[in-house]
Amino acid sequence: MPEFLDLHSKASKALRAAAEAAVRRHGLHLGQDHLLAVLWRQDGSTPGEVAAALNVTTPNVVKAATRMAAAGLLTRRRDDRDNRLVRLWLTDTGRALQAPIEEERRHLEDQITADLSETEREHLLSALAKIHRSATALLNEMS
Amino acid sequence: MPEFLDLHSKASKALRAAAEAAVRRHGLHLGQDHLLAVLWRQDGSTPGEVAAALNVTTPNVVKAATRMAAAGLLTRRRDDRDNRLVRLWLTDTGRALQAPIEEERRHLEDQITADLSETEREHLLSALAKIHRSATALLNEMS
DNA sequence: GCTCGATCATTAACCGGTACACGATTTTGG
DNA sequence: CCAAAATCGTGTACCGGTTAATGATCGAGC
Repeated sequence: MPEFLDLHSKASKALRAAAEAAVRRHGLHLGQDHLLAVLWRQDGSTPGEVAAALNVTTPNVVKAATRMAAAGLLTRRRDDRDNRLVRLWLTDTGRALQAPIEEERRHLEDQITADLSETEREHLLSALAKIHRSATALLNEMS
Repeated sequence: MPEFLDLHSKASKALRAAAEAAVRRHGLHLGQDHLLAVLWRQDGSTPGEVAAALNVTTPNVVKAATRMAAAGLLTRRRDDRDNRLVRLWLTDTGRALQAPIEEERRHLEDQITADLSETEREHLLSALAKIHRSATALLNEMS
């Protein structure tokens, strides 16, 4: 039971639960806010583009988009020029969530990092970045 | 898109993928190694005990146990004295995985934290612990 | 102009996680 | 002793994630 992996797993779980609760207050499920964030930045993105932006697989985006379309957050429309493509367009409901969700996310980050000094926070970010690089490199050299 | 949440999310995903690949080399799925770890420490634990030890819900353990029983890693047996209880017992196969899996996990932690100095590592652990506490406190005061 | 390969979304099947409802058993209180 | 409450495992249904297979469409080359 290595120290870091164990602690990271626990922290991750708690963080995930907190994020879930925060976003659910606005009728969303975890991860849907990320998908919306892509559309807020570029409305009319395709599932493939969204998947690439979020580092998830395309089927995952398709499934989420289906649920979110049913929830009235976005609509699907095929591209006129290239009929293979599907474009996801925000509804007014989906667009209206941007401000509250972004505020909620900022608030969550503030609460989560409240116990950290500024230098602690910087060190944490830099260490996390190194972890991220190592893990990504590990994945690449395996595949 | 707050800095820490975003970075943590990315690092988490990469770490998860790396752990998945590491454990899959031994025929396991992600999370099953944690369940096994509980049984390595205390064979014959009940699903509820395992769930409490792993901070997951009981149905989750039940489902995982069903798959792992099918995979020949453990067996189910009802408790003789209290017939409500079910106890999970390791098979030889499940027991034999302890050394290789623990080694794999140590190796993964070493690779992941290779770029960190000793003080960086300590600071990371302490910061992660604070994050964990904050997130847990946040969850409690919400529920 | 037509075929063959590349590209894209979708579906199905699986795993880990959750909440909720259900049923069986044990324990407690009267 | 017996009814009511607490405990425990399980089933169902959902969400996020994956891989692999399918099907439609577009583009390049002959």
